[in-house]
Amino acid sequence: MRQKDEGKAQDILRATLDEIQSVGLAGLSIEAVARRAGVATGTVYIYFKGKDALLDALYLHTKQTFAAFVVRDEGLPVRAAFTRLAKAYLDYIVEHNAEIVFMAQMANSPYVTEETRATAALGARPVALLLERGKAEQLLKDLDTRWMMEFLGGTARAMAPLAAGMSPERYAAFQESVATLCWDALKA
Amino acid sequence: MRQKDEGKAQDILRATLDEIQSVGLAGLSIEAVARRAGVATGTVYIYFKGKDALLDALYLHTKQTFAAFVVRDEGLPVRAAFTRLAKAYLDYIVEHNAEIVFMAQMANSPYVTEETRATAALGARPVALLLERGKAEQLLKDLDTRWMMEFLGGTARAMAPLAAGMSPERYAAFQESVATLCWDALKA
Amino acid sequence: MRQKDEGKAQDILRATLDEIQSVGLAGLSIEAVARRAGVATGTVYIYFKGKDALLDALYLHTKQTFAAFVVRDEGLPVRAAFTRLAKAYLDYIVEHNAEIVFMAQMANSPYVTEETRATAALGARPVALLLERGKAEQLLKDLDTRWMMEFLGGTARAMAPLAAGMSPERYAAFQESVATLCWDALKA
Amino acid sequence: MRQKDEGKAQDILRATLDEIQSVGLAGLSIEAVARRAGVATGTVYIYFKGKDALLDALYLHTKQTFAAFVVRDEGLPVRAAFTRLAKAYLDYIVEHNAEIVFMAQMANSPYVTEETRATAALGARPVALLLERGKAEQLLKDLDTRWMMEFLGGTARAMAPLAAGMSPERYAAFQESVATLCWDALKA
DNA sequence: CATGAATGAGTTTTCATTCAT
DNA sequence: TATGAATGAAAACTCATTCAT
Repeated sequence: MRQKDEGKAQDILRATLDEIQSVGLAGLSIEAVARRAGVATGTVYIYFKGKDALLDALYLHTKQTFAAFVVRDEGLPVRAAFTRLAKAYLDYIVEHNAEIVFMAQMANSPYVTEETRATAALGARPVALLLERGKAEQLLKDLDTRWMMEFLGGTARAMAPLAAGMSPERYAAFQESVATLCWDALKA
Repeated sequence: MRQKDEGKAQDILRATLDEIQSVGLAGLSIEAVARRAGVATGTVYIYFKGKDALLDALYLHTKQTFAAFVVRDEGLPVRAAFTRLAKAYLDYIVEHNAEIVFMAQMANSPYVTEETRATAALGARPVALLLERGKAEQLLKDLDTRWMMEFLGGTARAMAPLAAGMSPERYAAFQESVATLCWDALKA
Repeated sequence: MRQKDEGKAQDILRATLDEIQSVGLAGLSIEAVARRAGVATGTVYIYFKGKDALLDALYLHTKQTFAAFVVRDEGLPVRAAFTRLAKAYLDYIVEHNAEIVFMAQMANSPYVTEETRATAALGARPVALLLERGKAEQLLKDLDTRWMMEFLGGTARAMAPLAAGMSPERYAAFQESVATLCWDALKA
Repeated sequence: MRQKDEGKAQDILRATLDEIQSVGLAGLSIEAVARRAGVATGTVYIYFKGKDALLDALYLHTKQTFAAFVVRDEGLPVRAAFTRLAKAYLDYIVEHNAEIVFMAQMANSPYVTEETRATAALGARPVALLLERGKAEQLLKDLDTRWMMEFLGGTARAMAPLAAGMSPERYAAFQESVATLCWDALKA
């Protein structure tokens, strides 16, 4: 027998993501996902219990991949870590448009279970810690932490579409502007 | 369409909005919309050509209502107009959660026609003009205007959920913080 | 088929029986059978050509086991042999509920081949002979033999559920009642 | 609009019954039912929530129709009522083969809800009352009532197939034999 | 032989849309 | 116009069977 191949689950998740980007969450069909992933319809159901479970799993996976991409605790001083974080945010968002579109569509969908939402939230801990360090050092405004995190995510999401097609140089400058803008907004 | 009861078209639009908030765009069914609006399924088709047309119309309607709510050209100086604008954004988003969810879901959906997208964009002109005035007066950073608009919208959207359940006093303070934060971010 | 482990074929037949009792013939799936038998899905196909063949084999097996259980030609006089038979019927049915359920479900299903039906019928010969002996000796009513056999089977099947949970003593009395009842019904 | 037509629900129930008779419960498909009933697939779902609900409803309907057919309280003396009942049983079973096959298949299926089973059981009350009257008048053996009812049903079911193709005269005689047989079995 | 992942045809079920009333 | 039953195409999901290991 073929051993249950974790790579195949990945293929299916990837295909789901791409399919959503091209037809939207509302237009998503399992058959199209299977075709794109190069497997039979039934195979999707071997790896995921159903459409809901597939989307839930994809959400979690995406959130976690995102967290792994963005967070890197290098013991930098607050300002430097903050800038690094803001740039990483932007990098991710620019390079992973499909994921961003997906997360936006899912954010208010009833597909995501509470459990997944909770687990996904854990990935953001390091960001919260950084912000709290900044507040403790009186470098940042004394605002609610969740607050500031939403602000960073929202800003990055809002900015990313504008980076489309920029040359590397312009992009570097853009990235710098956004990081500064975020810092200016939150600094004490 | 719509000969008789203009209110009925409104009911259907409203019901669509509420339904999307509770089941998501992907879970939307015309029958559920009709039930929620208190009309028969077929009646929806008297007022709107089909599902796509309904969503397209709702998108346009929502965008325009939003623009009307937020924009008010009172000839204020830049800083005051900016603060007014930021607060109005927040007010709208807090009071119109269903609309926000809807717009987020539609943003990357193939439901909206190009024409509607273009028409909807017109509503944002006054905001662009304000920002350009700010740049001309060297009060604001010299950044791309579309850019800054995305930033304002993204920030407001990010902040709004945090206002849930606040007392009027706390909300006023919160609103002030957000307005300041936006200004700080964009000021020269 | 079956080279190696004859016991495995038995396990599969048994598992099929139990599965049908719990989910019905219509709800039967090979995967569930395999799981219950403790083998892999594919293994079922090593011992049986397919689902139909499995059910057909099970039907034959069940009928034959039943016949072997019930029939014992000990040269008893008619009345005694009759009573023994009636009691054995009841014993079988009470102890083999799953088999009874299965036979009932199969009776009007298109799963059983004509050949199997014919072979299965042979097992009932001794019962027919006993009844004919009774008629020849004018102890029993002169009714059609197939008739009387259906009557005995139907009665036993109808009575069996009532024996559930009886104490050994009550069960012995019950058995006696049923045997008498059958005899009274058929006696000349 | 077409008014929801109770006749259509009847058509669907009838079609289900016929379909089961020809392909068995395990081979039943909603599409085939719809085709046989002369409606679209989706229409079945207007009248019945799903396959399970359809079968459950059919079971109840069949049981109740059966009870209405068989039971007729005419204040006859026990023996006469008993004979009438036995003959009616047989008539029903002979004329409603599809229903009998269906009830046999359903008896041990997990399709029938407990509620339906309970409701269906009510239809048999009059039969129980007759038997109890017979016991009170010492005409019948003092056996458990449920017991005797199972016996009558089981016997009739067992006998009915034998009546297939009989001439009216032979059938009348057959009916008489069965009634006598039942009475002999249960009489004190 | 044994396994169980993979297949894809077939089934159930949903739902946008139509249409008789 | 308004209704909601009816339609049927499309989607979700199941499962008998195959086959690489």
